[in-house]
Amino acid sequence: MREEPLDNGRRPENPEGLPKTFDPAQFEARWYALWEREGRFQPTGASGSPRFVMVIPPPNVTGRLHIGHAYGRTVEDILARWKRMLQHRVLWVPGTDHAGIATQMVVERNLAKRGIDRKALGREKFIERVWEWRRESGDLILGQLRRLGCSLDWSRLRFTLDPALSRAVRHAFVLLYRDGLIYKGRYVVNWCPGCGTAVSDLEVVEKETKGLLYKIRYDVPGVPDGAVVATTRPETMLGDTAIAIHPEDPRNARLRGKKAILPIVGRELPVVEDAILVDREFGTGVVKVTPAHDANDFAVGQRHHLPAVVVIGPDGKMTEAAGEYAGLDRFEARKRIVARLEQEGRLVAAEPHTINLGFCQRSDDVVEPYLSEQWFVKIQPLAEPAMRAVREGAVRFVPESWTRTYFTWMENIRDWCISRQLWWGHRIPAFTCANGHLTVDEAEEGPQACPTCGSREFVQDPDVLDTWFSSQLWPFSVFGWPEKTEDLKNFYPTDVLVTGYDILFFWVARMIMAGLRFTGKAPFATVHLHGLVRVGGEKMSKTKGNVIDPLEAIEEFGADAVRFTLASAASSGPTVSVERGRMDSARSFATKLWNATRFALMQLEGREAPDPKGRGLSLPDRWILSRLQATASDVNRQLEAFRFDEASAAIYAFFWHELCDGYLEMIKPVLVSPEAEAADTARGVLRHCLENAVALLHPIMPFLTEEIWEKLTGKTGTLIVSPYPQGDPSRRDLAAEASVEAMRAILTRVRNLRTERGASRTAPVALTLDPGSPSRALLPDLTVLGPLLTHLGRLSDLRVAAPDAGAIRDVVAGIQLGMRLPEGSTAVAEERVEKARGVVDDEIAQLSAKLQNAAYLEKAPAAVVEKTRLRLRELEAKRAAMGPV
RNA sequence: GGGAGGUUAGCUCAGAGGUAGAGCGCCUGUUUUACACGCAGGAUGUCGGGGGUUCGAUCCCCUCACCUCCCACCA
Repeated sequence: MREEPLDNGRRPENPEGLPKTFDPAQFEARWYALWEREGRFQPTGASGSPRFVMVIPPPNVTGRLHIGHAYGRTVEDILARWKRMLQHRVLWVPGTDHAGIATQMVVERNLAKRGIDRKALGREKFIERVWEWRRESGDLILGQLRRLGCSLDWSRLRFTLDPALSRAVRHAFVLLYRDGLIYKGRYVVNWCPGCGTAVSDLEVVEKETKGLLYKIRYDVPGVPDGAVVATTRPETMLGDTAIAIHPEDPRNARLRGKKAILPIVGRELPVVEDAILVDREFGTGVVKVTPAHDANDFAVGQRHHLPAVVVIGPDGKMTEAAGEYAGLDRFEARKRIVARLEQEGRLVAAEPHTINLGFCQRSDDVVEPYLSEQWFVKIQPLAEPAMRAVREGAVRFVPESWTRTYFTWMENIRDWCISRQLWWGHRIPAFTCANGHLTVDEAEEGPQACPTCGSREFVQDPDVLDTWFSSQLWPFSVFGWPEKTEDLKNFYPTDVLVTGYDILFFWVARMIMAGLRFTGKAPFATVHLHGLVRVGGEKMSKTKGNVIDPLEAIEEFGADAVRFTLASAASSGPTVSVERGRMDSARSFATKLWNATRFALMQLEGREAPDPKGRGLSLPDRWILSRLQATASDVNRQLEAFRFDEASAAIYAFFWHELCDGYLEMIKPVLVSPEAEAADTARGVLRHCLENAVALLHPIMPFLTEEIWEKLTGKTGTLIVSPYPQGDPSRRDLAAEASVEAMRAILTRVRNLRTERGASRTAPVALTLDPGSPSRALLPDLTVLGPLLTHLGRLSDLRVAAPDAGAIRDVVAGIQLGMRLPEGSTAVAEERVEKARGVVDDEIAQLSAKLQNAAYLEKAPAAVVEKTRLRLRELEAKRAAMGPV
C-alpha cells in the first residue's frame, strides 16, 4: 500500500485497521490504569494457591528513576507477572525511603542557595522544610515506576517515616537495647566533617591516595638523638599523648621508660610498649599515639590508660586544644605544622607514600577518625543466626557465588555505629531525665516518668538513626510489624528479594539479621543479587555523556522495548551492559510483533479458527507447535533460574525466526489454497502460537502484549491474569522438527546457490533429493513437504532421484542434493570452491584420524563415536559432491 | 595484604568436556501485498599467553599477564 500524505498531513486510514508501526504512547497508560483499576496488582486468587511476595528495595523518596532502578524493578516485575500468570497470589509491595543523609544534604544545599543556614533555622523549622521538599518533589519516582509498568500493589504503599514504620523502628531499638544489643559509648568513629555526622564503616570508601610519610624527631631527655616517629598525619601530633615502641625491639630499647617531649606543644609523652600496635619492621619502629584521632591509637590508649586530646573538631577544623592552630582547617594546619617542624630541624624526612584514605560515600570528604559518643549495635549475636540461616539454606543467594562473600563479611563483622548527627530521620528513642537517668521508650512522646527516679522531665537524645536501621526492618515493617496484622501473617516472610550486589552488606545482611531477631524468620527465601548497570562497558557518567535516562528511553522506544533491553542485558556477572543499539533492536522486535499480529488479524478476522488439537495437522503445523512447547519449557526454566537474558532470547528466536520467518511463510500458500480445511487448521495453529507467544512475552513486555491480546482474543485486559504457557516436553514432535528443519536447511542452500552462482533471486532451480542419502529417513516427510519446498525455494522441479550428471551437488542435513540452474548462470568463483574443499578436507582428515584412534574408539561414549561416523559419512558425501580438485 | 569475577566475531555479551553462538555493525541482493524497525544470502574468531589432566579442552587443573570489583587499623 502506498502512503500519501493527506491535506492535513495525517496518514490515510489503514485498511487493516492497524497502523504499520505502533505508538506505545497510545496504549501504555491506558493498560496500566486498567490493570490498576481492576485490582490486578493486588493479591487475589484461590486461597489455596501458592503465594509470591516481594518488597521493593525502597528508592529515595525524592529520587529519580535511573537505569539501575529500571533494571532491578523490571526484573521484579517480570517475576511478579510471571508468577501471577502461574496463578500465584502475587504481592509486590511498593515504598520509599527517607534517605537520611542524602535528603538532608539536598535540602541543606537548597536552603544555602537562598542564604539560609540550617543551624540558624533550627531543628524543627528545618525538618518542616524537608517535609515540604518531600511534598514538592517526592514520590515522583513512583509515577516513573508506573511508566515502567511495575505491577506494584499501590494500596500498600509505605514510606519509612510513616507513623507505623517509625513505631517499628522505635520498637526494634527498644528491644535491642533491653537485650543489651544496643549500647552507647565513646569511641573513635568515622566522622564526615562535610556531613557533620558519624558514619558507619560501610559508608567509608577507601581510595589509594598519594601522600607523604613524615618522619619527625621528638626530643627524649636522656636519649641524645631522641625518637623519630613516622606519620602520614602530622597535624594530629598535637593530640599525641604517648609514643609507642615494640617491647622486643632492640633498636628502640633505649627509649624504654623514658618520656618524650611533644614538639610545638611541649607536652611530656610516656613511652609505652605495645606489641599489637607497633610493627618493628615499619619505619623507625616508633609510633606516635593519638587516641582521639585513630582507632588503633584509641585501643592503645585504653590498654595503657592514656588521655585522649581532641584536636580536630566535628567541622574538620582544629580545636582550642590545638593552641595556635585552633580554627584552622585540618589540611592547612598540616602545612603549617610541617613548615614549623622543618624550621626547627625536626623534620627528618618526608617520603612519598601511598596511603589508603577514607572518603565519605556521600560527600566525598576525607573521613576523620573522631572520638565521640555514639550508639552502637552489638552485632555478633545477630550475625550468628544470620550465618546459620544461609548455611542451612533458609536463605539462598542467586548467583550462588555471593554466599562466600556474605560469610566472609559476616565472620569479620564489627559493631555498627547507628547514631547520626542529623535531623532528618528517626530520632533515637533515648531520653535523659532531669536527674541524668537514661531510659529508652518506644512511645513517640517518650516516657511518662523516669523508671529510676520518677522524674517527668526529659531531654531526648538529639541524634537520629542510620537510615539502614529502618531499612533493615522493611520486609516486615511494611506489613505492620510489630502489630500482629493479617498482612504480616499472610505475606511474611517474603519469597524473593532483588537488589544490586552493592548493598549486600548495607541492607541484605542486616535484613536477614533483623528478620531473624525480630520475627524468628528469615525475611526472604531467595536473594537475587544482580550486577550494576554499565553503558557500553563503562560506568555511566555525565561527563562521558553515556547516561541513559530510563524515562527518556521510554519516551523514545516505549516501556516494553526498554524492559526487553534490560531483560536481555541481564547476566550472572557483576555488570549489566546496556547499549542504545539494543533499544533499537528491542523496538524492532516490538514492531515485529505488531506486524505479525496485523497479518494474523487479516487472516483470522471473521473466520473460524478451530482448535489445532484436532487431527489433520500438517508437518509445518506439527513443527511450530512442537517448537512452541520447547520454547515455553525453556522460558520457564530460564525464569526459574533468574536468567532473563536467556528467557528473552528464547522468545525472541521463537517468535521472529521460527514463527514469523518460518511458519508464517510456510502457511501463506496454504491460506490462499482452495483446501479450506488445511487453511483453517493453519489459522488455528497460527492463532494458538501467537496467543501463546504473546502470553510468554507478557512478563517482559506487558503493554504491547496486552494490546495485542485484546485484538487477538477480543478480551480486554485479561492477559495479565491468563495462564502462563508452561510447555510440555511430551508434546514435542521431534520427527516433525527434524523434517521441517531439514527442509529449511535445504531452502537456505538453494538460495545460497543462487547468490553463489550469481543467479537472480528468482532463477528457477531443479532439485533432486538422492534416495541414497545418509539421512534418507527424512525423505518421506520431505516428499510431503515437496510442494512447500518448491514454492518457497522457487524450484522448477523437485524429484527424489539420484542427481543428474552435471548437476551441482551438495549434502545438507544428511540429504544429498542435486541442483540445476538455468543456462547462463555465472560460474562460482573457483577460489571459493577451493577454500570450501579445503575446509571439508581438513575436517575429514581430522575425523578419520579420530576414528582410527583405538583409544578414542575404546573410551569415548558409543553415541559420540556414532555421531562422528555419521558426520564423516556426510562429509565424504559432501566432498564427493564438490568434485575433484 | 587477602578474596571474588573477568579476558570468546569490529562492538556489547551468551555458551557447553566431543565440529564455536546471539544482538548490533559490516558486505551482497531485494518495494516476494504483515513488517525496509522488513526479507534473503554472506564474511569475520590461533575462545588472553604458557604448561598439565583427558581418547578429546575454548570449557577442568596449574601458572603468567592484563582488567574490574570487594574486604583489610600497618603508623
